[in-house]
Amino acid sequence: MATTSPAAVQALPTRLRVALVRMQRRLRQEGGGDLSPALIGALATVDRHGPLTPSEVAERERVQRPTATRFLARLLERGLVTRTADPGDGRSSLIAITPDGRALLHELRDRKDAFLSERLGAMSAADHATLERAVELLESIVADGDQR
Amino acid sequence: MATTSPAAVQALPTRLRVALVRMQRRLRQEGGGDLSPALIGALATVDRHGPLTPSEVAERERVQRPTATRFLARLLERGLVTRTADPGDGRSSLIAITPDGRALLHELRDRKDAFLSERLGAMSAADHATLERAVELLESIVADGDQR
DNA sequence: TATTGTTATACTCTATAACTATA
DNA sequence: TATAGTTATAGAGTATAACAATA
Repeated sequence: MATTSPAAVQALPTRLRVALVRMQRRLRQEGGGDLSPALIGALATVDRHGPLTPSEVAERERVQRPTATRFLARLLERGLVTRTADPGDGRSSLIAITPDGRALLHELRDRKDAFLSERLGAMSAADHATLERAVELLESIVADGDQR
Repeated sequence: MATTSPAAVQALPTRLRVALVRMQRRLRQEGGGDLSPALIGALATVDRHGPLTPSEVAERERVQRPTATRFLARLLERGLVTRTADPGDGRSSLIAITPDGRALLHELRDRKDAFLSERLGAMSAADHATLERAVELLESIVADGDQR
């Protein structure tokens, strides 16, 4: 692995930021199936962390509650999640993924994410490892500084 | 560097996408100074590639022309760029960065990008190198499949 | 007629503030 | 009164379609 010069480190924040913005745009243009990235994220969270209240979805996705409300409304519309009364708290409800939701997620993971999968498929194993690690680093950056 | 299993590679597109969405949110929340990431990108492009027509800004930033129009209007408002008539084409104009614009960009690069710089600063040189390389990979993904 | 740029319109993502129902 | 959730409102980012000016 190449040594990183001080100048490069200094430029990294800006470069990372710009790369992220461009990548997002690109992903939006290519589409990732029928679901927007934000909705995919919310759906994946519901899938991974079992039935969740809307507030818990908001916390995990690190968005405000009204934003979660909106995401959930759309996932519900499409039959990708269900909402049932929370037996312990009449104000709340529990959101769970449906078979359709799970199927869509797996579809995305397996083949539907055509654009990204293709590009990634054309890369070396070393590049995959780099991106894996980069994803971990990004996640740690996001998670850090948010004491919960 | 750890070996990447086939399953991990398969999950990579989704994980990357989700990580990107979360990172973007985080960056937006932290703010990157007074300028949004999209405007920083446009300003950096004008800085790097000299006087550009609005169409050229759109191409380089990979956004549609109306979007570029909007970005430029805001950069102009803030005095970060100037617009002068294009001597060769009466329909067009040339956008150039101002000293204020350049100063703001340097500020961002040097110290203002507090959140990212801090997190990055806490990482090892190896992690920096990983992110450097990841940025390159992302840029290549974005640039790829766009024959210009 | 083709191209550059702008305006009109619309949709997504996201936030804050205000409101409703329940605790 | 405090909390969970929703609704109302607003602003950024972005796109497509329609339009004006110039080539």
